[in-house]
Amino acid sequence: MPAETAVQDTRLGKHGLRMKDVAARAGVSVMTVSRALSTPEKVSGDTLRRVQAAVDAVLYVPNGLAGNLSSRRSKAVGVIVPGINNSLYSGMIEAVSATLRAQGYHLMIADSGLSLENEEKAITSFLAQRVCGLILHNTQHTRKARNLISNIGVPTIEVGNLVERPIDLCVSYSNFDAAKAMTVHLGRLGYRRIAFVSLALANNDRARKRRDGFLAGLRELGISADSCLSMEAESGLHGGADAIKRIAKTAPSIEAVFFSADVMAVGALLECQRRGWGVPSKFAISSFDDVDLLRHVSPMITTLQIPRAEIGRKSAELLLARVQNRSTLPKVVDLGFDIIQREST
Amino acid sequence: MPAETAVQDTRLGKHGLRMKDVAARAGVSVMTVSRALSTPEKVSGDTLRRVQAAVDAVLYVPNGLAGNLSSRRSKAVGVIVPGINNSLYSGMIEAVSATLRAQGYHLMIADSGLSLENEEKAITSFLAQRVCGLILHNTQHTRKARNLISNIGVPTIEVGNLVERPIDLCVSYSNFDAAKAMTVHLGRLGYRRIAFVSLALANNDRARKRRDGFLAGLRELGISADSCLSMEAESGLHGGADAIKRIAKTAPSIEAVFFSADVMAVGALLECQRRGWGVPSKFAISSFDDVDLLRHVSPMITTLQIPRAEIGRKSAELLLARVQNRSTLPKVVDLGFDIIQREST
DNA sequence: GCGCAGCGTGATATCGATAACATCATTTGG
DNA sequence: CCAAATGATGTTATCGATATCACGCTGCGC
Repeated sequence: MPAETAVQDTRLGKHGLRMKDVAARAGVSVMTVSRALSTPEKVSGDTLRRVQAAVDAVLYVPNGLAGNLSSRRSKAVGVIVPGINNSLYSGMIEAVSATLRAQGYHLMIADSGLSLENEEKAITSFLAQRVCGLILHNTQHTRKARNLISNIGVPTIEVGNLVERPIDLCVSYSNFDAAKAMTVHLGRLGYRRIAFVSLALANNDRARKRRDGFLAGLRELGISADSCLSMEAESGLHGGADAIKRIAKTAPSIEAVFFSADVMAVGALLECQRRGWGVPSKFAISSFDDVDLLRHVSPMITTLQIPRAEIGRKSAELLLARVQNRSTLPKVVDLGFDIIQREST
Repeated sequence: MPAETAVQDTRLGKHGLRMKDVAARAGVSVMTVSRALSTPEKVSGDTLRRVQAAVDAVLYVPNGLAGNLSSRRSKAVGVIVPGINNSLYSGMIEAVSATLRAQGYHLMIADSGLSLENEEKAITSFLAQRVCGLILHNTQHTRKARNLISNIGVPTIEVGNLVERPIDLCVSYSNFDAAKAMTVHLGRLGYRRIAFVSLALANNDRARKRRDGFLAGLRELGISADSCLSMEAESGLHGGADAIKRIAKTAPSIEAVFFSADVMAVGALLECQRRGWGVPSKFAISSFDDVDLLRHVSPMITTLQIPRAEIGRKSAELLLARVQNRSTLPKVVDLGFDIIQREST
């Protein structure tokens, strides 16, 4: 039932207060106003009060563009994620946001949609805005993107995968180790015919690392990959449901299914219930990343817990430490993971 | 299993390429470079090529701070939401992000956590960065926040609730109408004893409008509020489960429960199943906002569909139209909603 | 009593781009 | 054929802050 109401005057007030005006009002020079706002301890108590009164009286908001240009510093951090509407990323972003805000920094966000070209454009745009640092939720980049970053030398945190030679710093868990650990976990529980379901591997090094970890896990268990299965599925509940149907049709001897991303495992579980298949009796199901939901279905789903918020917090902290040039910093931080054994396996 | 690897040299390259350098390299003046980058049609084909070659050769990235300061324009939009890690908001943000990116604008995000003081701080910080526009997912603000915005006259879209006198423009659906419509819908299905469950009403005008809509719905149905119930619950699956337990204990005669936010309805459904209570036979359940999940549980849950992405897209479009000073714009846009009747009611 | 450090303040240059106007060559048209 | 229009480029002032250095005043030591 859309409806629109017309309006005549689209004009609002206009800009215009400069530090000069505040200075005149307070009877001091602009430098004194500048100091009062950014380094109040360098201004005498009396002047400080007069300046603040003037600022409040006219609702003065300093021009950060001019300030940043002049000081050649900025307090903006650019974050690039493959998708904003995805709790894996948005959970990290929220933690980044909180950490930055606590230190007076701003957050700029871009959504790359898993495209390296979009990432490069976003990086360029952030560098043009002279962000003081970058957080990239991706560890693959175009050649030009890497060159831009290292040419300009902007502090950068790569997130989402442990990488051996980061552009600058890296904060993550190991997708390989995590997927391998879960595979071995399933093997130890007695499952031998294990299927691995992931998102599309193209342009997604995280997904590939997980697949590699799965294969390494099989090797460690002494299971031949022939008796197992590795497949791709679409994201979302739908993708999981679809995957389990395909498995039942083409490889009914599979005993356990390891969903390596997203909420696919829940979709699969719901599909099993719809069809009256027991979990874990017909198919054991395990997941990757501890979304709230996994704990609230019945049976509760075994999963890997990834410290999303911790990754966001640590990334932001490390970035700010780097920006503020604090002593020696770790180049790669591995925040680990945990396997949470529940009822579905 | 955290582990850290030390690094000695925290220094990377340093900044330093100015338009001047590119100009020298291309053998032209800085103005020509500036034109080549922002209005290429004003530069002859030959010079344009030389400038582009120089830009590419040194990976020059123009300083947007300086450009914005000089031109007194910027292409950054500030968005403030109550929480980033919440698909209601992140769905909207994603649409905003896509629309802005398509037109070459940037996105700055702040998380107010439903606190008006935080919102005010974020607004101040965005204004200091001289954003060209604001999108506020909230229609309540501190007095100072309103004053700042109207003093400076920055284009602003309020989202999340239809408001009669917006600061500038408003894009939303009506929480009141939506909650009322769902209440009436339940009444028409034959339910008379209806419970309304919402998030905390404090500092949340959307939640209050929904409660008011619920009460108005009851009046329209001719149902006395005494036979019904209005309560608050925590967010998340947990909150819904908790709410249904409280209702069963204190008001077992309730026939239908309308969860007015979040994924609470799913939590409630799962809790009912855990206890063997039939849905909708013991409790009918309806929800607000069509999250994917509602369609994938069994029984599928009746809900209100809010055009989140549409709201984001329209907000961004309208904001850009306003920024670019296009003719007459609607002051309030109501994007409506739909009731989706499914199995749970 | 003099020199000198330290503090609060102000004057001026500067950050790196764009706006506005100036310049020169080339068309255009009556 | 010359005035005026057009197009490509350069010159200079400016955006609104901060950096840097200079200045006057106070207090302290010797």
